[in-house]
Amino acid sequence: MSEHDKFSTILKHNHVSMTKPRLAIFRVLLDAKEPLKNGEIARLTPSIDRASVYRTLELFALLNITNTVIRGWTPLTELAGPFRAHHHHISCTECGTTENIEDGTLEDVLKLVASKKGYQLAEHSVELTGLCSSCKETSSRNP
Amino acid sequence: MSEHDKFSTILKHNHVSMTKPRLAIFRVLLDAKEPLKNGEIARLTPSIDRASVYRTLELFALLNITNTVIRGWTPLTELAGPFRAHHHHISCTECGTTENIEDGTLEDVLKLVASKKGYQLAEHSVELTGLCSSCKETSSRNP
DNA sequence: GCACATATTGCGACATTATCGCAATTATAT
DNA sequence: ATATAATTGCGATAATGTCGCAATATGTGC
Repeated sequence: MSEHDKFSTILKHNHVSMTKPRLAIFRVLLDAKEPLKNGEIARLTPSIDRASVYRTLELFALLNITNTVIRGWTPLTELAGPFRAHHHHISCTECGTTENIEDGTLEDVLKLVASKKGYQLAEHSVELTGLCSSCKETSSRNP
Repeated sequence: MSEHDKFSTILKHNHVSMTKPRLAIFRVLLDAKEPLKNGEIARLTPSIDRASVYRTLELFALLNITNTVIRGWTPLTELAGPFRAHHHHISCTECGTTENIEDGTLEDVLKLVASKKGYQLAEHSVELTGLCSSCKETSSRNP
């Protein structure tokens, strides 16, 4: 089942129609390798009115088509789980480098934590910050 | 060591000065039981110029005095780890209820994951969404 | 394929949030 | 107490997000 089909299935299932603007915005998200700021998404779809872009983004979030991640200071939007391999981030407090985390254990723990609270896990966002190894060395040399 | 002292220590350590506005904003964050929108913080400190509030919040984020969490759609700011018991959130995709998660295992796993990547963990944010138990029942009754 | 009921869009106006340069002020170190 | 450098407030402006409503596109039943 293609990403596109998953998308249209979700819309149909929720009784909302598949329109050109929605598809265009979905495509932008699909093409993006990185999470995007809402403003950037609007800029990448100049033919679509800003108000519609925001309404669409709000809808996508509601339907769990997208989820929002924090990178440092700004909130970013990316396609959610079913549409892309989900990975988490860790960034260095010193140099700002950001790396992906792929860790099956982590996913399992999250599922467990959710079910302990009686929840059936849908989405999850994990953002870590810390001192990366090279900065750790540097700072121990120049204390 | 009081919260206030921790705060001034961090500032001193980073060669930035302790000023009235910064202290006021810190106090607002300290009093807040819940994470706040940046705009609310500005509203709670009317004597301080908006621009300064934003500059301060940016500084706080940079120094890891605060961290940013996503609640649904909006980014919220709260004091970071050293200043308050850190807890994570899980919210229901259906009814929007948000609960705190306190789970020692989770913290341990995060520390482990970070160190696997060579990082020394500083801050972490975990936001989960899922179907809560009562909504699960409701939806299975009305499919 | 057509017409209809309804969801969705675009538009324009507006509210809120965020950023910038610069002069005035305030904090720290001496 | 004074000098120096950091920080603030101010004013202007950009960017972001929201609202109501008329125009338009969408999915459904015929």
